[in-house]
Amino acid sequence: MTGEFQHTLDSKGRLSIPSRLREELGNVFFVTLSMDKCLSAYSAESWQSFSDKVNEMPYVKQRKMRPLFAYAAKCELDAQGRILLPQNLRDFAALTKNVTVVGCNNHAEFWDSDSWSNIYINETTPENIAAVMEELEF
Amino acid sequence: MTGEFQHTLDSKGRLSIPSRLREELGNVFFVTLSMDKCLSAYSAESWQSFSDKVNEMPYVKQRKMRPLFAYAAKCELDAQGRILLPQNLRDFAALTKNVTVVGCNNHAEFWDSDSWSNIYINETTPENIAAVMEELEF
DNA sequence: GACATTAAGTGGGTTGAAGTGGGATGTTGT
DNA sequence: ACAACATCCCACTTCAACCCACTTAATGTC
Repeated sequence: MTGEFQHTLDSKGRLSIPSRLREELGNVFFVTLSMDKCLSAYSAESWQSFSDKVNEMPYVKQRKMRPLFAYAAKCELDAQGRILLPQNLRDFAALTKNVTVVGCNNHAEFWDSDSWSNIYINETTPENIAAVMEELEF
Repeated sequence: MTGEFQHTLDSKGRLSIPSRLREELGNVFFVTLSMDKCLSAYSAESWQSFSDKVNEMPYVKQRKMRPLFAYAAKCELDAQGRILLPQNLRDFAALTKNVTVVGCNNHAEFWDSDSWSNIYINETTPENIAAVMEELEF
């Protein structure tokens, strides 16, 4: 998944998914919190493999995964290509109106547009890009 | 199972099950105590496989499982999608009025809302999330 | 390039399901 | 027989799912 899209959260908490990402995310996918102040969306398929992996862990480790599942929402696109984001997820990522949807290879991220601008500016430096390229031998 | 739901226990000790979890739990499922101060609900299917596993254990180990079975209640949804929680289970988890139902991958948990808030705040730190993500290579 | 056509994104009204409360009836146990 | 409790039934409220409409962007055609 690639690209950066500027969308808006409506008064009912709905977010339309960029058409470019719909094919890869599928009609039903999972949204949960991220280690950054944003949300991550995973296709049903990759969520399943994640969930399988957790099931094979010892119980004590599984407990640590709880927040991830507690926050996770199974989202289904409506006829207009939108999902309803639960309140707790919106709160976590401080999403109010302007949302930036970002394609991140194997998942998508939902950012408050202002938060995203800051991250993005800091990360998009020539030095940073160079470091990434180097690491990938790209 | 995923998601966090805010429900209320009524004066008769009934708890309505979030519709999102009903499909996965089924019409009849099992509720018992957890290692935390909460209750765990398992689908009939996964309860069966658990029970089978216990049956294959040596008797000395089986004895340790006794409380789990003693407390366990077979619950059936009424026409409104609720179950009746036995008094001893309510007492164990200190459920009075506000209950938070949490989807935990292979089971659901019933928490007193206040207790949950505490757990939840402590577990949902960026470091914790990062550690979890790392472990899962997600 | 100008225009027509389609798709994408946004907003809002309507309806039915989900969640909640409580009365009436039935069952159990002492 | 009676109390305590479970089950069934009905009523109410709220919100998510569904539907329709409009605007803007993308695409195609002449």
